[in-house]
Amino acid sequence: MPELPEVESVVRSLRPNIIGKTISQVDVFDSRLLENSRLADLQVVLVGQKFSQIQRRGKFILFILSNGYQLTAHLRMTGNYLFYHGQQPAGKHTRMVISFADGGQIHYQDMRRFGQLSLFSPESKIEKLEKLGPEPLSSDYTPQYLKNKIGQLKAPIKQLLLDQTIIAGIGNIYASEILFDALISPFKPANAINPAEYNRLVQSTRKILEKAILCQGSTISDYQTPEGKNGNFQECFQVYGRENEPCYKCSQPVKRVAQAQRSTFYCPACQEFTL
DNA sequence: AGCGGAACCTGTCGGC
DNA sequence: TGCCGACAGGTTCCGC
Repeated sequence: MPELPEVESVVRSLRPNIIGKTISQVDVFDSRLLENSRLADLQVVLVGQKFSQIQRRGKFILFILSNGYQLTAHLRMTGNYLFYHGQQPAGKHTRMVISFADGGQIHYQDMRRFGQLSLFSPESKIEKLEKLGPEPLSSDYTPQYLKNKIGQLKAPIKQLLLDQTIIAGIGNIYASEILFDALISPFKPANAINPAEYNRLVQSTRKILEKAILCQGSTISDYQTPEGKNGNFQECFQVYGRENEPCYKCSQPVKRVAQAQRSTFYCPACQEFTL
């Protein structure tokens, strides 16, 4: 489910519902969720406090507490946070429930159990956040930055777009969509990308991600916003999931190939591989 | 340094 | 109907 637009949608939707509310109870049903703490510690830190801020960094959700502690949450493949105004029974895949004094609840559900939650004290250095590259929608993400960062590398551009230390937040769906929009072959080595292409890559990244956020992300199978609504950006996919269907630009069939063990969708004609 | 492959889990879908 | 393999929005680790 979760690339930058989906995580951003979760954060925006949770924010007005939980900021400033007092946490009354924390229940965890799968200890694998907790990466660096035990349930008892989590309860001691959270209960009686409030969430003062919720932010996104890359694909991480940052819950900031009124006592200065921080939770970092990663949804991995199937994690999701749902908000309920009242009590709700835990479902089959519910791994954690946070209850508020006013009766509301957050349910974290995660079918595949890959998602993680970490607890950090106020002074902690959070290395996994510090390793992340710039936000693609920030002014730090420029053609010049990209060229400096990857212009010497010969790895295919598709793989580099998925590297969170280069750019934070792009995943498998949006990498294919961005490269199609930029008319760049997913196989092109970064060191063969010319200045005009770096410009297009940055423009297309912003365009696709901003549009996907407006659509509240993409729902393929299980992603929903915390209010239980589906995203809509899947209706705007140009290539992802469209193997053998006609390209919207040139009518040639869209192709799917495995790249670094992930599916890449592209139009061989519009994104011709040239050096 | 960098690459491919496996691992972590569970569910769904298509083919035989 | 049933079994089996492939595949799924992500990341990390291991060996070459």
